[in-house]
Amino acid sequence: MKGTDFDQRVYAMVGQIPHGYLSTYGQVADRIGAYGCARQVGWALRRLSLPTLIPWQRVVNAQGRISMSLSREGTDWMQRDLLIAEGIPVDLEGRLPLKRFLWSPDERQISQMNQLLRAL
DNA sequence: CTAGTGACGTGCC
DNA sequence: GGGCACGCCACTA
Repeated sequence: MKGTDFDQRVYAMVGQIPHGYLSTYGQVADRIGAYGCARQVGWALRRLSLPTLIPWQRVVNAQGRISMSLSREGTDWMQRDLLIAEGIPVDLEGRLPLKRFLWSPDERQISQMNQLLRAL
């Protein structure tokens, strides 16, 4: 799988996450057939040019936290604001109730997902 | 080319 | 709960 292809798969996947729901880097990796490549999902999201229609803010780490980093140059705090605006409480450490908002796609969403991936 | 770093996850202590 | 090692691999120096 080449790099741009990987990015497009990530974006297709993330684009499926409904408003007010969350997913994790690892889940996104799994669902595009790249088990173990959570870190690369982070890089793909970093390559997005903001603003974008892709709901990148809905992807957090498996520990239920926003990945805070100076290297993100403020996009981490932007992520916090966007999630709060979607009704998800986030504390000042970036912690959030992941289990309550974790998204699991239904049958329809899975088939649409497969269709999007096939179209690449 | 090599080494270090990092929007990560799992396993183990 | 915290910390560390390792696997993953793009990117940078």
